Amino acid sequence: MTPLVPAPAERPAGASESLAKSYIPREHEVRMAARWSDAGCFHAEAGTGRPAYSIFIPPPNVTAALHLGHALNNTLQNVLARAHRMRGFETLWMPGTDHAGIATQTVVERRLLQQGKRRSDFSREAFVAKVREWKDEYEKVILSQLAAMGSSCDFDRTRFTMDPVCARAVREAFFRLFADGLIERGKRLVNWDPASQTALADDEVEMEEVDGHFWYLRYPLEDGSGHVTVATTRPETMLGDTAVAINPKDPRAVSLRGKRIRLPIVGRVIPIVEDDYVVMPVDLGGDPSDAKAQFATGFLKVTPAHDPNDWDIGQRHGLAAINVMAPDGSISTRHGWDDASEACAPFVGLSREAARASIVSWFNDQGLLEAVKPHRHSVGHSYRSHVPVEPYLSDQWYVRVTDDRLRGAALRAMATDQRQASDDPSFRGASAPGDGELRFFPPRYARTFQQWHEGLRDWCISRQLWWGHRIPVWTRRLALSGGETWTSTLADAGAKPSAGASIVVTDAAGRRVSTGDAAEAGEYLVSVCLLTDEPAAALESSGFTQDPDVLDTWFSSALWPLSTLGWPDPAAAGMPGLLEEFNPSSVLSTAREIITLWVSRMVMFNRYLNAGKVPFRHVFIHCVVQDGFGQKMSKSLGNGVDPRDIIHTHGADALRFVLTQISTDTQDVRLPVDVLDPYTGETFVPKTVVTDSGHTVAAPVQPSPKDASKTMVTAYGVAAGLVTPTEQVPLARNTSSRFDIGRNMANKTWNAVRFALGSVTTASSAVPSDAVPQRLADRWILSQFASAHARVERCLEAYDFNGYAEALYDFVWRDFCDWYLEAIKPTVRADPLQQRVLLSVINATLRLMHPVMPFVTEALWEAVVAAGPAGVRGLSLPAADLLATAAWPGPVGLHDGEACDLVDRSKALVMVIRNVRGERRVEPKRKITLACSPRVYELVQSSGGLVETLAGIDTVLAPGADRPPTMAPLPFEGEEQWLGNLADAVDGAAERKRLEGVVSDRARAVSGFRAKLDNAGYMAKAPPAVVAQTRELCSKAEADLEAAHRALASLA
RNA sequence: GGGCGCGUAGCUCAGCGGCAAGAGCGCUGCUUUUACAUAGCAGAUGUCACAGGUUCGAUCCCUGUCGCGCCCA
Repeated sequence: MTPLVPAPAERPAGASESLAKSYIPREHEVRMAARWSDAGCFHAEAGTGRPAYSIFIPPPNVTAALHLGHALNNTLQNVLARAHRMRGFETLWMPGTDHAGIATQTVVERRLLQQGKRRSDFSREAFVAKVREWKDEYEKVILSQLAAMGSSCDFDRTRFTMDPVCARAVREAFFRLFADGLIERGKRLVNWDPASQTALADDEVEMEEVDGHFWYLRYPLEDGSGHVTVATTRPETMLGDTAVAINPKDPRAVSLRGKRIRLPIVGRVIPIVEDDYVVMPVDLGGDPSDAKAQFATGFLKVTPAHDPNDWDIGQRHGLAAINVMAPDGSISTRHGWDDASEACAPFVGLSREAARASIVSWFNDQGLLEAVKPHRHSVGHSYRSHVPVEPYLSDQWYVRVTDDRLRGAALRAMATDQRQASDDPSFRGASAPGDGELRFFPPRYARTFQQWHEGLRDWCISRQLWWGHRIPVWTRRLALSGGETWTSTLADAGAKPSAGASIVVTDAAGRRVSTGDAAEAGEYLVSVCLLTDEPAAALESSGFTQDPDVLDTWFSSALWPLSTLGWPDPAAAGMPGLLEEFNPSSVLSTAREIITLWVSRMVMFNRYLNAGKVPFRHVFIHCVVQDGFGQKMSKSLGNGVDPRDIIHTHGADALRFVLTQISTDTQDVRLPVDVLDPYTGETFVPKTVVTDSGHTVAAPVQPSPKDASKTMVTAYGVAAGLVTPTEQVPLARNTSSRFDIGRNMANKTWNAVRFALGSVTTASSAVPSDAVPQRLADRWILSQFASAHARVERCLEAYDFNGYAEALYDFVWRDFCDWYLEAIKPTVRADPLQQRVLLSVINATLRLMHPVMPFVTEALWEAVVAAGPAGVRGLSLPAADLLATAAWPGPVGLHDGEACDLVDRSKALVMVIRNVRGERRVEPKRKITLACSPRVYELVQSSGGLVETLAGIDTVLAPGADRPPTMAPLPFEGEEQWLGNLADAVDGAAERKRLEGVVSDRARAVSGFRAKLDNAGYMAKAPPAVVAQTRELCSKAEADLEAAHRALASLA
């Protein structure tokens, strides 16, 4: 159970005496954030002379507030940014937001719909203003969330993908790509979202398995000599059929050659064409392992305007493409279908779903429906509106990313050792600047990147939306009778070429026309791409109109590492030198699916537009946070955890520590989602139900665990529209008890420092900074700190965030709190040198922790600095007002093998003594007596009181001293030690039982080692060091065993 | 269909050719001892999915099987 954080008492933390008994995040977080902000310590500049480190935030969509996935990614970026800032890098973490074209327009349209309004009720400008209001609202929310998480972004440089600086970059990039022939317009099949009524890029289409059918339709031959049967999953498209195809290898092909089909309903007479693409049925020689061959008839209806494969067939055979649908997906004769017969009338105007049913029923009524077979297949759906995508013929703009200047450059950017063997021609040829500089972490994702590019297709960038960067191209149609010179024709039409105007002329078929020649008779389209808007008015008065479409959101995102630095003219944008300093950036941290959507495009654009440079040297792909059942967190399942709630209940550092800790590179992570009882503030595991879609979700209504008469509703219930929260039945927020460990970690740190500062006196200030600690515990903790530091360094290099968090936990909690602090309690108050060590380790540890837990460490820093100077020989700790900009510790020569050996042995001794105390139920306060063998006596002596303090011993008897007969024998390191005063009376039976346990345990170990050492193969082939180690372990175990036997015998 | 990953304690996850397999949470005892009960000490719990193979030695490498997930088509 997680209790709510109690209401805060107003008491600022300052000097050590005033540190509160526990860490209450909300008392410090806002104040610390303000200190960072006031100090401007996250602001980066060019030309400081420090090495540059930069990260571009993947700009969150302004569609909604940040979720846990954002919190994860931002935490990891923040860890990197803060660590590098402390390590002396000029660190730029560039923040900003993305306008998210379709997504944002959709949410705003949905909101308007609730008020009974539509987009078309507004002018374009008025609607865009509405969207901008939404954007302003959520941009504010997002930036405040980033700040609340302690994000060390350079907020002065915050960008938005549609602000003037970014818009300038978009304009410039479009213009250059257009002028270089890498952007072109074309009539092609696009993925059409009939709900949003816009084109989608390939990667905006999600494949979903759906239960459909194969309908077998009979098409009569024109000459009445029979029919062919086609199989289709989309019968409604038959209205646009312009051929039937058969495989030339099909035995029936010969007799059908030259025959034609009279298309039912429409009456259109269409050819039978022969094409290899057609799958033959199994009984006619089709491949039995091909699922399609099981369903195939060998005849394929060809609908070039409504199917990408049919489009290709149409291109090969010169077939017409007849579009029979309106943009909303309904059957229509107004978008390219001009031979509709009267019989078509009943179908015109129907939705594609209704048309499908009507057409099937028409074929059935006419006796032309041969069969219907159920068929499960995958169908593309819009990632935004979730309706099935319609392949649709329309004019769209494309980036020719398949060009070697883009695709090839992206492939060549890959680090050579991360490339898979490939015969792709892109990898041939000489190396250029920037080649081989892109590296993926974990490396397996390089494969994803490579495969994506090897199968790349041109990128459709136009979207039929109002929210976005409008395409800067003005067009005008021209009808020429032939013989005109293009130069004067274009000049007369108002299109004069200039540095800021790039002109392209295309013919009726969309082919680019050379304007060097004289014009031939025909219809032409003149497209003028403008670098700035100034010439637009003149163009428009000459009859040109601007393309109404906007650019795909990813077009501006692809420029993010350039636009945010002021490209193409950083000085004019008020950012002189920034581009040279911070591009390429150090690392991009992002999610898997972004490799294809965004990483690829940034690499292509950055390399093409910025002298071959990669946008980032490293790509780090983080894991995915799922719910406790391995399901994606989503609004509709109500299984998401809001980072704001966790900050409220656990604190930002707790959120950050746990997100860092769960970031492993092997697998995605499950975060069991709990529910916060609004009545008691306690966390409980909700009762679950399984939805129709097979998801496990929290039941819509939950009883309060403490009082079943009170109930609450869950986020799932609300999202599914099953319940509505009321005052009597409130909404229960989601949380996760996984975050408790982070909160505990912050509190543990707080209290460790509180104790330490209470032990430090002014005398420690007089200790010189190159003092050499003498006490074993001090030497040991400094050595352990050096190890922890090295481990953290390694983890940062490898993007091993889990390892970083574990290193902190192990050192702070286990080494420092459990052993060191306990060990020094009897001595520290009287020993200024030990105080100095304590203060130095605290100081250095806060520095090491800060990137992960910035708030609690910064809050403690004030008190630690106030306690006096820190540093001993090997650990230089320059003073700093703010921990956020304090120097990263660099321990030198602190490793102390002898101290570690002694402490390890001492700890082992303490643990076996504690074990006896536990088994014999010795009162915790009771002090016991230890009598040792000479070797162990020496150990205890050199441990400087560590053993006595931690094992609760008040008397250590020297070897040979008189030993009371009531002492209990204890085998350790192969020798008997003796413990006395365990109890007021001796319990022989208990001792015997305990020792018998030791005997059987040691005997098992010995037999294990013996088996190895008796194995000839092992002795012959195992490395000598391993064998030697086994020998040593074996002899120790044997000595322990004998000691245990002797101890048993001595009991009798 | 192509690719990638995962299956280790009740739960969430580390580990990785060589000690008798680890952590946190949870669980069981004991303890409110002047840093911390958001704690301390002690304790219990595992055919490392399954089957073969390589090896002196496999949780780890290879092959296959069975489950689960993701990305791309």
